Amino acid sequence: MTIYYQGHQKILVSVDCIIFGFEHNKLKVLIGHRALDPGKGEWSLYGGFVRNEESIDDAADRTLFELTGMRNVYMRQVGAFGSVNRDPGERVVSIAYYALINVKDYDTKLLKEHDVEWVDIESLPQMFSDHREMIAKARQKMQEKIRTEPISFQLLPSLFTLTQLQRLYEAVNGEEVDKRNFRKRIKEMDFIEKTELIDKTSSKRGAYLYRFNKNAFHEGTNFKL
Amino acid sequence: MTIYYQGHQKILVSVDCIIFGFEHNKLKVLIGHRALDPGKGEWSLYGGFVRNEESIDDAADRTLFELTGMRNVYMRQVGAFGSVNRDPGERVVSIAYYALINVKDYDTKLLKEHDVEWVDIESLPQMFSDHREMIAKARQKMQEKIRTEPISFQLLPSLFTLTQLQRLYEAVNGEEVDKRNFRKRIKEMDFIEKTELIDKTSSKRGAYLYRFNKNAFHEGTNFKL
DNA sequence: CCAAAAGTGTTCCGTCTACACCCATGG
DNA sequence: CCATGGGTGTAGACGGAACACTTTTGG
Repeated sequence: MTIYYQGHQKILVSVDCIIFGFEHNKLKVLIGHRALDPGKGEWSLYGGFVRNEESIDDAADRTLFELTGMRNVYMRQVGAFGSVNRDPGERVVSIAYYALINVKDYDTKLLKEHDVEWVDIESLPQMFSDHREMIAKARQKMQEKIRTEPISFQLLPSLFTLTQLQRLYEAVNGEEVDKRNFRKRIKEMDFIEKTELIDKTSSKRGAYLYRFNKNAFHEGTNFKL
Repeated sequence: MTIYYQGHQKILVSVDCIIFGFEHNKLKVLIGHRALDPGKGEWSLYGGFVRNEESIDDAADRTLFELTGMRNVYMRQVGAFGSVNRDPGERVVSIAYYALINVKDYDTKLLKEHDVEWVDIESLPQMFSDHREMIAKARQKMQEKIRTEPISFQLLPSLFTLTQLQRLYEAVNGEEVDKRNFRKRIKEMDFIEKTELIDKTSSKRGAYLYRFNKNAFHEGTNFKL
């Protein structure tokens, strides 16, 4: 079987996860400290090596599961990073993935257990290897995606207020938007449904809670924000 | 050195090149026949394995050079493809890159020498492994890019007519555009310069030749087509 | 002289943007 | 009773889309 490609060098292949969350009106990334030398203790993405019997997508899912205990999370590939010396330990080609999760779904015990923290994407520390580049590229891809596909709901609770949704867009795109114009656009999307429930945690008056109805959203529905 | 990551499986990593060209008003891809079993003779992208001492980008440049003899070609990563059984010979993770070249710069002798052909992207044959998916994704990425960055000139001779440029956009985007609206937009871009030269190969009257002045194009110039 | 491609402006419509005031309530 | 966030509509600017005729010249 392996005779076909004899003589070629094999390389360690890893996946690194850029896990986005939204909290206190800020876009955050879940990062921790590297457990191994070289670079032990440096800020780092959570990653893992790709095994022979799993696809790279499966490796990313498995790695995310190890860290968060979550499955069926929205994940997309960012790209492959393959400078020769990107990892000082050994040649490693790494494939970056970004994931969107609802911060509230993440068990706080796990934060300490894995020594990871939610860090504001606007104030990232220095990081191991090319991990900051990975985050920058992941953010850029996510920004493009969020303008044309309804992925924002992955970052919010299933019930959310319009202000929350607006703050999320503002955090992702890095600029404020007009409240009335924003709500006008939302109103035209019938897959964002107003409920009769009211959230009073963030104001005295209370704000209606909305939900995303993914059945009402048909692929091909046009979506622009 | 290698002690750090002991016990993890190494994998063959390859690059595959999607080489785009533009000819007879059609967007084309340069593909050939696979030289090795398994799959010998099937239509296939041109690729190569990544060596330990080169980055993945360098591997892609080298592979393109082997096939075309060209350097400094516009190339961008498409992404990593890593299903377990994507290659029936052995586990291979492949990173796809697309390249844009001017068909006229490609030596026709090399076509036969490497047994490759320019094939219309609208009528691709069945291909080895996931190569059609790679092409589809590459095309999609290239489409997005060509709308916001002046990369179309990579596919044309250094002097070109506005009709040629328009046909290129139409081929890439798969839909016709209005001639006057197109030319109006071009006129506003002062980095697309009209010369006094006239091309008479495609009409009796003759059409002015234009050139792309990359010095006049500053990063951050807004560009929309 | 005619077929075939080159070249050229204006109008209309829809979309995006800017903008300010009243409402409900808890403390 | 007031501070705080929630909720609502309109007018003007701008950009994109539709649209038809004249010019040149080789054969």
